[in-house]
Amino acid sequence: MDQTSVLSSQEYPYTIPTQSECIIIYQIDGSSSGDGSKQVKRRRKRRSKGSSATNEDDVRAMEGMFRKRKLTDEQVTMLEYSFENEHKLESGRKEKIAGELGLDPRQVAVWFQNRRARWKNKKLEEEYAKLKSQHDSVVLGQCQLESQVLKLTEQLSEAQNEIRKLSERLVVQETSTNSSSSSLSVEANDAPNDFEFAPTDTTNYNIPLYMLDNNYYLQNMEYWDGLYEQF
DNA sequence: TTGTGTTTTACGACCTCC
DNA sequence: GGAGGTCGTAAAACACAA
Repeated sequence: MDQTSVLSSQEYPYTIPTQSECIIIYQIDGSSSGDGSKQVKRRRKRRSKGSSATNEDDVRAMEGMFRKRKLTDEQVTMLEYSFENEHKLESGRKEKIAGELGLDPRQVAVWFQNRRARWKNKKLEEEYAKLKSQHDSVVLGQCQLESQVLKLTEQLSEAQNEIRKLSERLVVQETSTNSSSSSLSVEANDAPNDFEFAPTDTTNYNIPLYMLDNNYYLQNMEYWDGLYEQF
């Protein structure tokens, strides 16, 4: 037998082993169980060639069980090589490979089925790892952005406080310099402690003020925002 | 040596295609 | 309806730590 004919010499450089030490016995169950010839054909027993009838394997085979036979390294290597070329297994190719590897065509078919399943699992794992990596990088970016938002929020809060303080001083200065007689009946005793001059008249400026704890405040920041933009 | 986890081989059930 | 596919699973074979 041409030992490289299964996969062609250019496809596979190794020597294909001769007939396996294992013989496969097909014990086709001809009884009509109603599950079709395919199912019937699958009922088969296998035993090792070198084992005797007293061997435990054979005893179990006699009992309708079989021992799984691990494929040789050479067989697996060649099946792998064949699988690399084509994942699907049409009938003619299966028979050819089986014949040259000394395997049951059913074994070749099963091997390809299992190999496809392993290949699919591997692909899924790779895809999962890839997606997980992308997800992790997105999460990291999100954390960085959230941290940045936090810092900017703090800066904004500080800036608003600063603006508020400046606005208070400005109001006090403007009201004290433009009016010596207050129409806003604010007593000197009501002046904020930390201001040099208490506001005496806001009518000319239409400044929305309120007093709390002896301090005058802008009622909202909108006034200051507009004033600030004028600068 | 043995218990345990993983891999490999094999099968049944079910599905699709021709 | 048959052939060959996937999917889930059983069980043998194997690897390895304790």
